[in-house]
Amino acid sequence: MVVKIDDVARLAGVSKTTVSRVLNNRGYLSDATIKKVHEAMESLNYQPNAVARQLFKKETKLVGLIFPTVDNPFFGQLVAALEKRLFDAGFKVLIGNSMNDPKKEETYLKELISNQVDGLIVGAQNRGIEEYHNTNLPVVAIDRVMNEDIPVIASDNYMGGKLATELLINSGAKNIINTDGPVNLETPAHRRREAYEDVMKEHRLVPHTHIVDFSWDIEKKRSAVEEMFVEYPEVDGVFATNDMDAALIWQVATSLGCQIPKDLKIVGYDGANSTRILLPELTTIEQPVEQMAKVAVKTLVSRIKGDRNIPLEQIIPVKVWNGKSV
Amino acid sequence: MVVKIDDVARLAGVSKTTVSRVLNNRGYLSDATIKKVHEAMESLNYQPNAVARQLFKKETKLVGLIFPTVDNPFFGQLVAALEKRLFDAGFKVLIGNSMNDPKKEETYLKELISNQVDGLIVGAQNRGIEEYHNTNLPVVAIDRVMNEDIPVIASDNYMGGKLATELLINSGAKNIINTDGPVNLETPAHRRREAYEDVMKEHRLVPHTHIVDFSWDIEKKRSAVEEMFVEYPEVDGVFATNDMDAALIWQVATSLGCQIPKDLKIVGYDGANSTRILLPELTTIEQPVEQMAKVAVKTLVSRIKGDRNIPLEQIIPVKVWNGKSV
DNA sequence: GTGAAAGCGCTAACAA
DNA sequence: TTGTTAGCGCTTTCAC
Repeated sequence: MVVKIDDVARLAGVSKTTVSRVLNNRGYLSDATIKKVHEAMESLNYQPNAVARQLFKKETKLVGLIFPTVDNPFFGQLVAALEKRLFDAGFKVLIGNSMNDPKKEETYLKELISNQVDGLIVGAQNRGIEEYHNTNLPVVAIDRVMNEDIPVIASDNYMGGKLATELLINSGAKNIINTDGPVNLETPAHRRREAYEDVMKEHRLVPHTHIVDFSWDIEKKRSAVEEMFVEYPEVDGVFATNDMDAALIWQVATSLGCQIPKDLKIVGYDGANSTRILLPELTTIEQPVEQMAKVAVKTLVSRIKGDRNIPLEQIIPVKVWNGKSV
Repeated sequence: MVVKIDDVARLAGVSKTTVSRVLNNRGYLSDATIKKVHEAMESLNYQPNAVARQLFKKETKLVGLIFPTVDNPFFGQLVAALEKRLFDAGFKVLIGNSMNDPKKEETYLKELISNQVDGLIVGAQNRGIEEYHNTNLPVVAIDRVMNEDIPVIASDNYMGGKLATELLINSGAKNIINTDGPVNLETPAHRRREAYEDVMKEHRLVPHTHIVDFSWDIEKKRSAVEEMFVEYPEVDGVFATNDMDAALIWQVATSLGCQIPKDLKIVGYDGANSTRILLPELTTIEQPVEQMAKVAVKTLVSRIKGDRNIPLEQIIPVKVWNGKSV
């Protein structure tokens, strides 16, 4: 049998109210009582039932995280960073990998709400899910536009796109392709592409975007990349919207006899921890993951505390990771 | 105000028992009632409170995952795979990144128990935490020995170590170093080293293990690797106990003017999805992550259902990923 | 300083 | 086929 507050009370010879008081240390308690109760808890190895407490308090100290998948260097690092900050702030993490499946995202959303999470941090791909609106649950979005009153934390995507494109142009590339997901997703990440197009035009170069969807499996992505080289044989520079795509492009290019960076220059985006260890040669735009996590958690916690005076958009500067691919 | 079962009952003109019945569809219900209740739920946008249900049922449909960190290709993929299988089995995931901190692991363990998780899947580094023993909570360990009655799922570490070492020897390496974490951790992963030592001795070669602790930060690891090359200047082969270490060794070797695989042959371990995309040239032993996740979840679910007839050790075969580093 | 009692939102005997 | 009632383990008001 699991030991509960009554058992402790009985053993300590007090009422359960008193045990609850020492548990939460509030109200007047004599030192003797406190000691007795602590001893009883020790000897019974008592662990309070958080669920019962949650039901009463209407507060779970649980935060839901909805992201595409932690099987990705960027999201893995981001989720780890969020988890760390949330832990320090006293929250546990319920995770939902949406796998870019709107159905799964919606299910998760409903279940997390049903589980009474105190807040949500969302970086999944799919907008337009009704539940995000029909709730006054505190929500923070990372690099996603959810709706008008949900605060967004993002890296400086425009600056990142600009830096990447300039890096390519300055190293002599002229026929530069950008890879990106489909535009129908309204994400701040598309500002990378906007910047790319602006910079290209500034330099009187023609921008081309080739679609590589984040949710495709590896083989589908690989053929999209192969297609890209067929469609644009004159390509001498690529700005990939994430490092996994960049790595794939690198591989395909190499298999086609291209030398990097002599024949083809590549700049990626994300610069996650494990990417920088596994493929440090890739020049990339490093997202400030730790900083984003810090700001996201801070923002969410303020919202949970009832602060209504929260900036709707917080943009965090990026920096360049100098590899050897430009 | 949040809508609860009473509100639905009132609107539908029935008792809350009836609403509860249609919610869980059990017992006899007339079609008319079912319809009325569903309509009331719809129009009020009712979401049942899972916490209240959990308190009553003493079942949360929550599983805790305790792993070092999802900011790592292997653990990221493993956690994603576990989450997927658990979701399909009707469980949500509470995550705890122990960061190899025994204190944090213990705190998580206590809080997950307090949150009444139905089960635990553990792949953290630290054994000897008392709570794992003082509980009859269903627990499954991945690649870790917890205690005598906790089932362990592991890849075939011995075979992996054997394959790796043979790969190096067959490609002509003679002075082969193995990197591993400290031995004081009693993990099945050390069988990789045992196999390495056995195979080396079989070939009348001298085994040497160089310690690279998983929990060190990247700079500390890097200097450990640099030290390795100083200590063993004649090294011509390395069997690294994980791919991140292998990548680091590759980098340091290259910076020292070594050519891979001509001057130095490297075999890693793990072969996670993102590693194979970012660094496909690395020859490595691929852990059957999906399979391990599948078996782990299946085992946990049987335990949760009360099955006591569970194999204590389940070993899953590995395979070689042929890169270009041997 | 401490305890009795009510109630958080739900489910399940038991009755009807 | 449906409703009444008790209770899951905890916290908190109110009384003493």
